[in-house]
Amino acid sequence: MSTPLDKALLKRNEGLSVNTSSEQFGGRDSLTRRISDDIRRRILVKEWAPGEKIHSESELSTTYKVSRVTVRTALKTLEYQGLVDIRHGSGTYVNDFGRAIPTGLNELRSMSETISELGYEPGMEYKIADVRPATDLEREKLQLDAPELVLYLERAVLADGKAVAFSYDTINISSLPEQVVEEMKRGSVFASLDTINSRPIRALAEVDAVIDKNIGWGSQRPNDDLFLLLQQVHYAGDGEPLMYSRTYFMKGRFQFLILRTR
Amino acid sequence: MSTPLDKALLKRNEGLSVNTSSEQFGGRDSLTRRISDDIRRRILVKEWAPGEKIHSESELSTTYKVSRVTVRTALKTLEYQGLVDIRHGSGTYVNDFGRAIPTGLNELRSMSETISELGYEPGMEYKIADVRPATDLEREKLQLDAPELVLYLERAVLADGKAVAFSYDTINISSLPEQVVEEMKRGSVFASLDTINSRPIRALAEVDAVIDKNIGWGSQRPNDDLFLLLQQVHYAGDGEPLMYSRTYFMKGRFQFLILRTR
DNA sequence: TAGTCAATAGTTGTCCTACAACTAGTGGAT
DNA sequence: ATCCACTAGTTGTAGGACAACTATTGACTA
Repeated sequence: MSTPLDKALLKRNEGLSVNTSSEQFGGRDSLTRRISDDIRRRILVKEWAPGEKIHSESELSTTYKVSRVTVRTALKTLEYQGLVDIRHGSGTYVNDFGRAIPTGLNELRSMSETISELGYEPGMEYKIADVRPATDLEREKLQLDAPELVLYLERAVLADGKAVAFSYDTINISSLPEQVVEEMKRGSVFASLDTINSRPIRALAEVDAVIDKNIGWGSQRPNDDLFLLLQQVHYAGDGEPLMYSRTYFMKGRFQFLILRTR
Repeated sequence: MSTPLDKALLKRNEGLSVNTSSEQFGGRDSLTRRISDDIRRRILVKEWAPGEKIHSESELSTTYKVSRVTVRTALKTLEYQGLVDIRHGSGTYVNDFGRAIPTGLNELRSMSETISELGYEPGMEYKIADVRPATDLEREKLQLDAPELVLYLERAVLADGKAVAFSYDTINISSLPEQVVEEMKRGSVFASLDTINSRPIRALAEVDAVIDKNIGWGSQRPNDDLFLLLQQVHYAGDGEPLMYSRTYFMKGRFQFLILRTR
């Protein structure tokens, strides 16, 4: 399965966590991607303090045993994500984002991943997990012709046991093995999709403010019926719609921080 | 003022709009930045149709008379912004974003710029434009010690004459010439800041849903008091806070589309 | 002493060339 | 009609070189 270069690189870089992370994801990620992910990880575990200058591109390129081009591209990615600031002639500095990490809506991450990066313990509370025929709206969003079956989930998203959002998800199961569907009724949707190598690689999302008294449940539900709605459709690598998802965030429980740059 | 290389590049690339745009902004932008801006422009004016493959990196590098590295970096930027999809071994394709351009909250653009890119005629309707002492909140956000004077603006943001948002802005004028302040009371804040070379280069923004019956005015104001709030502080290159800004978007008038990728 | 300025080492930006890895199509063999 | 090797074209990575910029040092000057 592996190509010659892959093997060579794995050999050259053995012992570095870049590969571990790649293998962990069953990874066919590019080298740049792996380096970028690893430096991101090192920043988030505070290997460098905010405001501090990280290693130079040359230094990183020798320690990672990759070319400077690769390191530069990786750093550019992190700069775009708002994690670092690259200054011509000076160096690359870790940005100072108080306690909160810029959520980076542009990067496709699962809620659990994001919550975990923010330093909380992620969790999910299932209310509904049913296989049922798709509604008209769902058929349109998921580009289904016939009235096919979909997996419908209603869940509360937890951070350290506290509900921060309510999530309504519809998953296109037309090309999924039954066992995977059963898995999704309990565990992480993204993880399940990953096992059969059809992890979503992009999503078209829309942000909106809504008042809706039919959303949410339980005692933690806001009584002004006010939510920040993130509505999105996830797509697989071949462009196939995988999931139509509406996440209703409760005010004050989750901070949508965005670092905007020129 | 210009360095030798700048002159050489200007000479080599003369006739290309990359320089025009740079000069227009009094530009000290990097070469990559100029190329990226120009390709972005060409995509937005539909030089290539959505889904279509644009010129190869080699081809672009020869027409722009820059190295392939520079073109690659520029294209990477556009990929982050969600405008193109770069496929290994195949080419770079223009993404298909219906009528709406992914607003790209990560890129720092003025409202007028964004509206203009979306194909509407931008406008501003002034309600208040006053110089007055800063409030406690404003002093905190703008990191002002003494009770200094600030420029306070209340405006309606227009697209094709229709109000899409209400904007409440506080500008730090402690280091601005009086004439520039006068300009801002009527024209674009960003353009005025640009004339004295202190254009903001980054902003820390927070998105939230709010109900507030004190926001907005006029007949177009929503009667459910519901807004999507974009609250942000703009910073200059030296880290100095320039402006504290709250923009209240009206539901349905402005689409916050985000293309999320892995 | 305080301030200015030239020199310098270190870092990012751009260039060039070369090759690896991948994609999509072509055309022949079965 | 199907499969498969081949090929041309494209993006990904490598390595070395120099330009441009930054921050610091230290000599010089007022």
